[in-house]
Amino acid sequence: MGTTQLESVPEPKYWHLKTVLSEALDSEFSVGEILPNERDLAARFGVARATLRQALEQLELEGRLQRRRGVGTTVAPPRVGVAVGTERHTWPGAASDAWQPVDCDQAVPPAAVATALETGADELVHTVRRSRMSHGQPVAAELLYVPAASVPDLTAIDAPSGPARARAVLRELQHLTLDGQDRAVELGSARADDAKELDRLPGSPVLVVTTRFYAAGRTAALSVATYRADTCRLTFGDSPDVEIHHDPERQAS
Amino acid sequence: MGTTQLESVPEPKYWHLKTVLSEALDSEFSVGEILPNERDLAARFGVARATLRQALEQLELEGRLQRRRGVGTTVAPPRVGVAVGTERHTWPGAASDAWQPVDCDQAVPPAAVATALETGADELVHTVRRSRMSHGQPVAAELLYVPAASVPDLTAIDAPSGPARARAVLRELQHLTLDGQDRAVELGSARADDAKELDRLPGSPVLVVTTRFYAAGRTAALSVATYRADTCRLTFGDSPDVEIHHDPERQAS
DNA sequence: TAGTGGTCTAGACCACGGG
DNA sequence: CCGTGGTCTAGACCACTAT
Repeated sequence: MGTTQLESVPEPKYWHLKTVLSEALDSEFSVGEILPNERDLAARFGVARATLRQALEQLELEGRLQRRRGVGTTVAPPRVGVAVGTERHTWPGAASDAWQPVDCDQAVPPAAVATALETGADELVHTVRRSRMSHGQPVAAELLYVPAASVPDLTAIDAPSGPARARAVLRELQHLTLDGQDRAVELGSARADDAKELDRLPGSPVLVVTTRFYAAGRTAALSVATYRADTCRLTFGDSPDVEIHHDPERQAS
Repeated sequence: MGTTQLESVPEPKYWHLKTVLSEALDSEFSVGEILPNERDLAARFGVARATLRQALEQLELEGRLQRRRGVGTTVAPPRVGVAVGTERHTWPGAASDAWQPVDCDQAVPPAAVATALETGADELVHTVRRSRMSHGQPVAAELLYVPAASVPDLTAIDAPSGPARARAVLRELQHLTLDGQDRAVELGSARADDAKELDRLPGSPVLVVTTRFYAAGRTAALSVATYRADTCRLTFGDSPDVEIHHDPERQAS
């Protein structure tokens, strides 16, 4: 009568494992430290390796761990705050703070992008690749789609592709008056090319930030930015470096 | 010499499977349709069930599929746009559009929350639970932490807990002048209680939106909102219903 | 070459939902 | 009750990294 449902709802092993590991990370490990390998850990906890991996995967998803093939599993630093929403109403490349042009060419965008840009399904648009670094690590890869109509004065003075071309397209964009923009954030998994640039495996969880730039009543450009979900916390306010989650209760001893 | 690296970089089976399934979803299935069960699908593709599941998991992560134990796997509708950033500079519960108060009590918040609120580590704060629906489905669960100092005029006129109490706390909040707010979005996994409220399993991927509300030079309230990552696209602009990703190239036939 | 994490298999049993 | 997805096992081999 007083047993309070003991074990009547047994939680999965990997869930319990995750809790135990999480507490161990807080108390017994420091950032950057290497954990024992998966086979040893599994043996130590008396579970199959697949079960242990399920726990590790969740902890990696939450940004607590970092795993690299051929290297090992390390304790991840706290997620880095990445400002996304501060500079409202500015064109990409304006006060070119965070993004670095990588490449540019003309290509037929995915159908969904063509719809948003109101271009024809087979119409070429300028496709600018940019990348974003933070603390020396790549945190995001971006594809910026710019219809030819948005940069009418763009001439062939530069190479038809390459970083110089990318800068030229961005420069031309500034000539338009930006009427507004809106953003959406959703979960995705990294495509092969993005994964390579982000130094992750294909399929890794990413936060996809889609931004539409409006000018002259049209969508003048569309940016699809892919952020590493394991290491990034996207910030939209003005204080980018406030830590909220997973404070390991560090006593001010 | 002309073989173009054929199969020299064999992609994982689950990755290829995911591609095949994804194309099949676009062409041969419609929203809500039930897929064959995992054992049949695995047999049909000649792989182990675990491998098939790896592909299904990714597709679910991307919002293409919905899986429910005891029921089956169905084709998910496109992600619903959920407005998060429209009402800037308003207190929660103001034009109570989307959120519905569920419960309220006083509790000691997690250490990280206490730090942000600048309350003592053992200090009680009002903890309001709210939930958010969209299209008849729960899409988010929120915990709103309000220090006693932010609602000084709150009296015991209402019950010490319950929805009525929640509304009272929200009502008192409106009396403060809101100086500003900032937001952060990151990936997380659902805690047991949130998972229950969101009708998902514990550990499901969620988008965690943390909002700080500033008043009188302090953080007057802190909201931690947990959105279903599989079904939600968080929108920050003014046009919440633009679809960008995964348009199955629907011909306007 | 040795050791790591990543992929894959072929089973088994469990928890849940609906008839 | 049965069928579903969820968990778990004990192996095997592969891809990658550092030495």
